[in-house]
Amino acid sequence: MRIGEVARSAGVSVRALRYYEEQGLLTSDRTPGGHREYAADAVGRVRFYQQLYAAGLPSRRIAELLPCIDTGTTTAEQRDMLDAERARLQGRIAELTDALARLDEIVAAAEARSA
Amino acid sequence: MRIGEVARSAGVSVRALRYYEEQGLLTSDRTPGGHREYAADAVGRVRFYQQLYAAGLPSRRIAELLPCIDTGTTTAEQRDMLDAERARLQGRIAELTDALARLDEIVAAAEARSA
DNA sequence: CTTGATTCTGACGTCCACGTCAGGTTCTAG
DNA sequence: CTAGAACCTGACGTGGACGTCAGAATCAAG
Repeated sequence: MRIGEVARSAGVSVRALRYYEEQGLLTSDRTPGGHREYAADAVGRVRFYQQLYAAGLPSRRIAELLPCIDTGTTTAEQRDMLDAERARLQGRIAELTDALARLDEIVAAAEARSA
Repeated sequence: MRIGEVARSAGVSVRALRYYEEQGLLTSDRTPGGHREYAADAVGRVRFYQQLYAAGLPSRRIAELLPCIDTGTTTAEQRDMLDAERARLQGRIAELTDALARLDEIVAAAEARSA
């Protein structure tokens, strides 16, 4: 697959894909002319990265987790990091849920007035 | 309350409070000498803003919502925005929950290998 | 072989919530 | 009255994930 197709399939920009490669998150072969050629799993990987970005993980952390994602083996340090990220994520979900509740209060109050 | 006390109570920096004022999110009186003097509800407001920031709302949007938060009245446009933000938040919570599940998969796989 | 679409490599620009430094003023305790 | 803490206003710096533009090369179709 070429970069444009991967971008469209994954719903990101071409620039983003080049950026991921810069950060060591995505690899590609090259055509004789130098154009990138992606393996079939590229789209899935990119979608996964987008999830992790949305979860607040920076590229650097994702890169650190890559080996254990790909090989399934982890060092104690990586397991600690995974646990920490898990905890952080759960915290964020709680925060968002709380924020949602407060927005709901506002909506409810507004509807009460307009009704 | 003076700015340092508000900052400590709310768990943010002094700089952040000045920034919120710059963005029209927070008001303050001034002492004759020009120092800021905050009302009692400032801490609560700041905590709320932090929640909304954590939820991904930029200052500009918060500022747009301020009138309906404060007065309880909303225009149709504001209600639409509130609904949109609500939906966005729910979407994000779903994303994070999903990302958490994927991290869990990795942790589980790693533990299986090490066990 | 030509044309138009796609891709390439730099490299600077952007947005946002502040951090940080400079240089000066105000407040408060003793 | 004085020292030190706290505060003031600019204004530039920061980090992250790209956007965007320039100028050139490659690719796929006819």
